[in-house]
Amino acid sequence: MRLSRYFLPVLKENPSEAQIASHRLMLRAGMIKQESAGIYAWLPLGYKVLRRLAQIVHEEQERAGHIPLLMPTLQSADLWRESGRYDAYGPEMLRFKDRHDREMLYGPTNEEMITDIFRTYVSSYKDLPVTLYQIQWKFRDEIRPRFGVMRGREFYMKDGYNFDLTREDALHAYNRHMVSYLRTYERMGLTAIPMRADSGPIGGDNTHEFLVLAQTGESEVFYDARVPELKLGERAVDYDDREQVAGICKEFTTLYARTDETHDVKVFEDQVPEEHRRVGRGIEVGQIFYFGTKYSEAMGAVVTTPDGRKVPVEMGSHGIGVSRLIGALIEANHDEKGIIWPEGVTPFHVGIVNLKQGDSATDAACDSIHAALVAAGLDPLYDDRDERAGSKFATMDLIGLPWRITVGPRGLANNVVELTSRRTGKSEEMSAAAAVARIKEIYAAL
RNA sequence: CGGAGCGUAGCGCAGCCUGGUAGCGCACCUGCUUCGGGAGCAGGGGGUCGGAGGUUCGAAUCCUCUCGCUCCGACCA
Repeated sequence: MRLSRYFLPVLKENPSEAQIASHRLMLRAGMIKQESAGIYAWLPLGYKVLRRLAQIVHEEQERAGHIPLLMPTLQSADLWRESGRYDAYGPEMLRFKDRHDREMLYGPTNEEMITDIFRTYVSSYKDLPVTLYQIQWKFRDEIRPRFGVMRGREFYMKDGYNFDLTREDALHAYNRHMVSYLRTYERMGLTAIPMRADSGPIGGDNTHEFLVLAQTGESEVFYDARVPELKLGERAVDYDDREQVAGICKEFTTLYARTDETHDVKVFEDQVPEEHRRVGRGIEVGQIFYFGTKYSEAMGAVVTTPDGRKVPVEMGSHGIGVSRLIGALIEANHDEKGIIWPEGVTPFHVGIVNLKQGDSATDAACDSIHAALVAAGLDPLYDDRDERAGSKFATMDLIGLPWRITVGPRGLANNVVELTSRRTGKSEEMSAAAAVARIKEIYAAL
């Protein structure tokens, strides 16, 4: 992509409404524009990251055997009356009437609707297990939205629902979600720690939240310093292997890690050696629940068992806050100059800075680097504007592409360009071909 | 919803207290110079001062109402 043809409205000055780094940087980098309190337009650069995160979530969910579908954002109040949540859910549920005076709502979550879909089509144990998920916009009319997309009213979320015959099956689904989530966050370059949590309005007795450690997190967290060191890494996971999946969950949830909601000072001090005790803040980026038959009983989602009985299905629901993840990613990856994207989620793989636009040699070198990267299946952003070097560097630093290839007449005289890491700031001179090869290598490893 | 603030050009702000026909920086347009870390000079365009009502000869400025946004708190993925 040539920057001169792209739409990237970067701001030189800090918008006054932004209080935290991620919000400020997303506005300055031209990723989002606020349209109402807690409601944002996703500008091209932000939308690119959002789609990238959604893609990773999709890949990891499908890898775990979960099946994507898409439900409407608008729901009928009747469904919610069946579960009893129409009244139980507070004013953060946005309610309205259509022209026929029918009561509607903008979905804050979809347990009722998915249960309705399930009960319409499934009546035999033979069709179980099944886990369905979607990535869709949700709305919660927060009293006080803040921190940009981290605490918006409208948000993009992956929500998945498992339907199983037995509690054991449902707990396997729970474990499968935990592992697939760990893998998802790792691919995004994040360390998200599963912590025992409260179930809140969804209900249920088995639940973990996934927290990304960050100064600006909304929750206080207490954990064993060895937990953030745990990595799934490259190990092969067979999601049908219950023992393996359960083993991984145990590995990640045995050491102490809790939010302030469930924190127990006594247990913390008993279980965690003093030198490993940590208190910090975290951003919640996902939560998994096992809640059994809460909805299936209320809504008549039953299946016939092999011996002819009818039993309500065992369920759980599992969410990843996709839009909020962008805020969490930036909170965890930025410096005073701007964002620093992990390679796994960057909107463009590499930036190309032409230091002397209009100079035939640098123009030609940039064109050929750009073409070579595109031919390799990569997505470079070529700053071909007639701007001064300083301005181009500042823009690249702000939008945070992990790699930058700088092309100027001075280097070209020696047949070299400069490859710079955004994270370390370190530069290396090499031939254009070598720089392209290096970028290919970096992304091939992902 | 309780408390506190803010709405003046695309962005950041001054002007308001003490009414007199709207200003600064950045951005934008033109020209010249400059050109490896957000350039310099010169010229230029752009605002019914959030909206409605009122007071006044005269309102960005004073009064009333209203809408929007931000911050602190309770609430939340």
